[in-house]
Amino acid sequence: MTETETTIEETYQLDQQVGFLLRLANQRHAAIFQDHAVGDLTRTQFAAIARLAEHGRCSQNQLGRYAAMDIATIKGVVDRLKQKGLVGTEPSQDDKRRSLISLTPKGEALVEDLHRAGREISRATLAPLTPAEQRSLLKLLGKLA
Amino acid sequence: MTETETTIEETYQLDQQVGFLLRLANQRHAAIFQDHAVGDLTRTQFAAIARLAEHGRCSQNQLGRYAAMDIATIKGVVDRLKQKGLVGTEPSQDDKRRSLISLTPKGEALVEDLHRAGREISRATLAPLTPAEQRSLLKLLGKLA
DNA sequence: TCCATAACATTTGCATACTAATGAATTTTG
DNA sequence: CAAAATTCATTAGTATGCAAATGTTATGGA
Repeated sequence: MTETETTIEETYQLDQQVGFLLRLANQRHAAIFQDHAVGDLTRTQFAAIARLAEHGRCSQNQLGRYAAMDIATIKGVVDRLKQKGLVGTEPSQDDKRRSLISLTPKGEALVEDLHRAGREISRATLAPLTPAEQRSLLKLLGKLA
Repeated sequence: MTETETTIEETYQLDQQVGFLLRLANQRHAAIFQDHAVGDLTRTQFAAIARLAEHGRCSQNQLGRYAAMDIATIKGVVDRLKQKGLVGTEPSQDDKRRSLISLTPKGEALVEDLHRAGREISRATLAPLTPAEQRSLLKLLGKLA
């Protein structure tokens, strides 16, 4: 290895760090999401609704886990979805600590649109890659988790 | 394609969406960053300092661009770094609109540690992947941006 | 049966992250 | 040369994102 190669290898480059690249990818995804937003839902609200559609009624704590959100975060997301009339909450019958969350009819009505938009958002996000690269990226990201 | 395959293909799965996977990867990176934090810097503060070390003194607007941050966001990050005594600001001589940001000696003193930690954080983040997969992931993420 | 531990949700506090509006300063255009 | 357009930074507002503390409830062990 020549001195030049050593120097290049040792120079810290933020642009090449996985964290920085993840951030850029995330920002681009956010922008694309904005272009295809259904209603005026945010990315996290979208994820919460998608999980409720998939799992049905569940506790707030469970929903947070399904949607990869901290318990304080999911509290806020559920509050805002309640304000939008898209989810409802009720106390659990067999565990007074629990709050059960479910989609309202209004929320249910959005699900198909959200799925359609979700597919389009993913398609647009991955557009710079070939199909093989797209599969590879999803696989590698999945392996990181 | 059989009906089963069609059904699986058409069922919307949040787990397989690139946005969701990016979120998970980001969260994991955040947790690893926390384990290796230098001082009590956050990921965005780290990025800002790394960019200042790389580019030298620049305007706040420019620093935001270098670090992939919104102008309102970089304002807050610079404020907090000033509070920590790691950066200083001065008005530009030739453009009164501009504020020039640079590292203080205290900030400079951190840079080597930050680079070392940065490498370790990236290494740990990519650890689940083989070296070839790591290169592939970085390349694909770079292609998405 | 009672106490310690754990679970669930809420609250507080701090740090982003971004849009939009605003004012000051600079640049461009007629 | 003056007005229009653009740039830079600040501010306000909203939405996360997470750690830590807190109170209530449930569970497990002695």
